[in-house]
Amino acid sequence: MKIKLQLSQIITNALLIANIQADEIVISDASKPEFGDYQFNGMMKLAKELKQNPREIAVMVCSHIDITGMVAKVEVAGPGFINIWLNDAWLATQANAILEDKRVGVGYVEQPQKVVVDYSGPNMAKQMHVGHLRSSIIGDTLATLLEFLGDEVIRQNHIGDWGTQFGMLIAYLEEQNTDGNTQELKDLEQFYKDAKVRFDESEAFANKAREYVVKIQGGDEHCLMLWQSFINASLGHCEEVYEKLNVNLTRNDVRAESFYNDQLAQVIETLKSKGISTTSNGAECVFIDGAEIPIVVQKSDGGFLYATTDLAALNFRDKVLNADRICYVVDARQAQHFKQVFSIAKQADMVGAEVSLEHIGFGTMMDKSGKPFKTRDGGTVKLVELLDEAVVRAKETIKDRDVHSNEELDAVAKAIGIGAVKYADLSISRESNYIFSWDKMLSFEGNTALYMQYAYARIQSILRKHDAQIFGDIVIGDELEHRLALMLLKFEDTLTKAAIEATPHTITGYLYDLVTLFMKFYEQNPILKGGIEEEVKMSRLQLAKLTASVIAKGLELLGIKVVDKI
RNA sequence: GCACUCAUAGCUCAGCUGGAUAGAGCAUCGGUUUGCGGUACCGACGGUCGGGAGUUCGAAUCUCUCUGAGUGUACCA
Repeated sequence: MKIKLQLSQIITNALLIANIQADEIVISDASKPEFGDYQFNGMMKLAKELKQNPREIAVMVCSHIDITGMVAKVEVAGPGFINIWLNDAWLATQANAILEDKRVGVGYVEQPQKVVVDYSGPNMAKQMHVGHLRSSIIGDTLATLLEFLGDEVIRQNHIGDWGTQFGMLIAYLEEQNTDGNTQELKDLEQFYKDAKVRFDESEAFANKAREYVVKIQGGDEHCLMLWQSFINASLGHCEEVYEKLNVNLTRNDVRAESFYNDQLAQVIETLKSKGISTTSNGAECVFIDGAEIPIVVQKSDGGFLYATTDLAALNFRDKVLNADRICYVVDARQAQHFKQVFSIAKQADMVGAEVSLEHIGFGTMMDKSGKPFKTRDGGTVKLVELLDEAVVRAKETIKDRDVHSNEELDAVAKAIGIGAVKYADLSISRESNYIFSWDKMLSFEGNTALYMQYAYARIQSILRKHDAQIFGDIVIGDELEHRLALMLLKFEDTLTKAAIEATPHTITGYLYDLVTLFMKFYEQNPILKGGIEEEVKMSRLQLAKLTASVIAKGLELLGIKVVDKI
């Protein structure tokens, strides 16, 4: 339900009748319940342009607003705010219409786009660590959300599978004589360290490693085979993490760095021929505007850099994938890099002018003391271990709550533990750094996954207890029911905002408001207690059921599961 | 040095394409016909929105400046 769009049309019509021209009508949520459901604040600005008294023309415009359907009443307040109340019957009708809808009333975008979402991007030489967490889950949520709203999404996992360290790794792999799936590769971090030790202690090994780098780049079959088996094994580890995290990335989404190898020379050619790059100190560089420091696209030894690969990828995404929008879900510290690369790509026409290039940056994960998140001895925290710990901790918090079989307990702990980690991350505005806290994320209180999951389970419990068919319509009987029905219908507007701005925390904030409101409603409006009229009871059951559906759908978009019992 | 980001309640955070008396959660204190799942709900306390100046009917939000913190700064990704 696109409520704001409909309201802006209603206001536009009123302005037309009043013979006032306005380009964009922005409807806001009312800042307080006393001010109605929505408000239109644009009259002051319009009045200024018309050089008229804002209150007077607001009153005049109000008299033209259609109050026969959606809108129940309007009111002019303060210097010229127009406050809008929606009609109870209209809300009830809309809510009833989506009771059986799998999309809980969410429509599709009017103009679907082809969107590339580049996220996760682990390095194949290393085990996935907490640094990959945010990219993976924010990116996955964005991809899922856009897809749900009707865009065509192309996921791209730009894995780091190329570079000098791979010579060392495959030389070591060969020496260990593993096929890439054995114990030796279980812990990539350790494998890398061992290889490094070997590299430092043996001159012969070091030479071989260097030789192998040249050989892979030259297309040597033996070395490429070793490299491929290493990449496969490493990717296998990533897939385990994706599985645990409930992140939808498959091998089909992998478009590795190495994929662009044969396009890099062309990138340089293009830049040269268009006069965008110049040679400086032996390296091929692009000087942007007044910046003193250039972007090096080709080293003096002929090698390419990550800016070159990113340009090739941008070119590919525009010219081959035909993307309308390209989103890079990458650490905020790379803002400058993307700004430069985007600018070069547009200038060189590697990406059409109309394509939207967006760096979806995010902040760093911190520990309690506000320093980057590390293990006690200062190492990086492995993602697998973090997720396993989350499940163990989740189990601890719920084990005495309800009767569960061991299997149920495991499933519930998994849903709650993983959900807690993801929700904690997604609920913070993505550009700021965030402080990681087990206690906070696994709390039943506040804006946490568990609070949402608990609310869902509570509603399921009510429905189980009712244990009969629910028939009849939602009828709005009081202020709380009015607000709850409206909140449920606001789901689409919320998702739209989150999709445009690429802000998952918009969704968590909404879910939290919804659940808080439901708890209030539930506290004040008994559902199954004695003495409730059948019609009222059914209406409240429907509201409860619909609330559960929206919670479940919202969490599903975030890649978080719900459970019937906690 | 230059560039970018951030600064909101004791703590963790919303709000930022200018709108009405700046909102939550935690913590603290108090309350709720023994409760349809009370790990809930209600209330109280708590703010010079880092300082200062400007733009205007109106600024946490836009501009400038200062302070403090962080990040990035040509052949790593």
